[in-house]
Amino acid sequence: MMTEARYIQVKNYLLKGIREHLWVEGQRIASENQLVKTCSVSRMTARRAVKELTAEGVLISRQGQGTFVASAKSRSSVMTLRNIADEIHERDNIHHCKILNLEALNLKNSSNSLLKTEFGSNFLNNNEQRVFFSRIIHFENDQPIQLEERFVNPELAENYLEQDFLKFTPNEYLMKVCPVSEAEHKVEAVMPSLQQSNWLSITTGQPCLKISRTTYSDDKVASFALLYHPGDRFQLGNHIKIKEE
Amino acid sequence: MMTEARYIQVKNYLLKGIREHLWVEGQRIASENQLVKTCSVSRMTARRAVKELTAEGVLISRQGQGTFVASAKSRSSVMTLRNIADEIHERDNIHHCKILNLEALNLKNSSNSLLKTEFGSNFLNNNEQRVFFSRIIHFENDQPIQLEERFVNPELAENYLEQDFLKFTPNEYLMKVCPVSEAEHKVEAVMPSLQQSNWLSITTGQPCLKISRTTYSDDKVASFALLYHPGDRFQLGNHIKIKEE
DNA sequence: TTAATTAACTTGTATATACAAGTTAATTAA
DNA sequence: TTAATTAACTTGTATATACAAGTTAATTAA
Repeated sequence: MMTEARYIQVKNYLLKGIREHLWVEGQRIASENQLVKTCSVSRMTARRAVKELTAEGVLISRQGQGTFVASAKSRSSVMTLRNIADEIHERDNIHHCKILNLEALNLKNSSNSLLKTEFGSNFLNNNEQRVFFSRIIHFENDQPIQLEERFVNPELAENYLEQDFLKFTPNEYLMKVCPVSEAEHKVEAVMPSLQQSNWLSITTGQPCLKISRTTYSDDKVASFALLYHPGDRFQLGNHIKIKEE
Repeated sequence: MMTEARYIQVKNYLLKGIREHLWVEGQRIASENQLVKTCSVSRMTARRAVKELTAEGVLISRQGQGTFVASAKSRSSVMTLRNIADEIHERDNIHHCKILNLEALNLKNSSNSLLKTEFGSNFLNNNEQRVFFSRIIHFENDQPIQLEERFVNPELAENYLEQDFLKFTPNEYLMKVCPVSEAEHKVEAVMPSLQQSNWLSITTGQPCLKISRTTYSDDKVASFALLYHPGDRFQLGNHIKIKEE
């Protein structure tokens, strides 16, 4: 067996110490200079081990004070949200979509209060009264799998309405033209409206998994999307390695 | 204004280059030694900038070949899954729970095929025929918010049945006794059974958000949990900063 | 012509060193 | 006694240097 890199050895030394309660939650661990001595490595190597464990959420470093064992709750696991087209292709299935709407909405006339709170006063400048809107159904092998209702800030993607979304998804286009700096997600179980049931070919009584996603670019709302998925045909999911040892 | 650290300056130089299509998706960026020259920093500083951007999913490094701009899809966003008790406390509400079941199940006699595939032949050794089971309802201010059905590997948490889950949640206990190395999640929208509707006080016709979570410890299944939430009372969600610039 | 070697690159690991910047507790001066 | 200073720690940033290990293309030998 190959010997592990020394910074990995230091990481394992620290993880073992935490596992065996040598250091417990919230407590200060050995300082970098102490690790230099006990592990016989340079400070930069000890530091690398500590730094990677802080990146993994196991430790927390505070300048001037020391490095501490993070609380278990801050080690909570994460879940990746992916592009629907990528997901479908990864299952070796065929993705295509149908465009129901692609237009500019007038915010002044709009009765959609949700939309106003998302974009309204805070993010659009006063001259801009429009918001772009698209409604697309995504299919996996001819079965509808996602209804995508998307509102787009015209200031950040001025040519949105001219795009051909049969070639690439709105998500892919927006990733290109306005790099996302922040995102906000909400996942819910809801009952679809009659209209939505028809679009998604949902059996009566079946629920929907609804994902609401707001993306920000330069502190402005770039896009606000509502993604509906038939409950009996779609599941969010993934496998995550929490930390390597 | 304070001047930024030099490794931040190099990161910004790289991000700007990507934003302005100096380097596009999949293309090789300047090598570390080239960055040393153009940015007038040491290789370790250039390397730090590159390393942080690979950790953020913006770049991908390949030993011997170079560093490349990651594809937009691999920059997909993540979502944090949290402990229900922490979530409730953070909303300044009161969490309590009701224990419906806490027992050992015999796998031989069990008719639950799902359970067998989760734990069955692969993970439990041949002598162990039991699996621990708990069914708990979590309340937020006296309103049921989660039904937790959990199956636990007796080899990894032998004292599970003796714990007082009115004091801490099963999740908190398991985090302590067997550190999780990997986790697998599935999120679905489902209709609750009549029994589940009663337990969670769900209005007829309302769906459930169901989270299935399998955790691994040392390549063994530590726990398999089914978490049901009333659709009209619960939403998964969070706000995530994708990268700082 | 073909296969093996070599040279020139790339990123990865590791060390020694230096100083900046923040925190804490002991010491010193008013 | 109280306030200010200092010393001793901590993590954070930055450099120069060395060699390991992997990749690629040019060179060399069969």
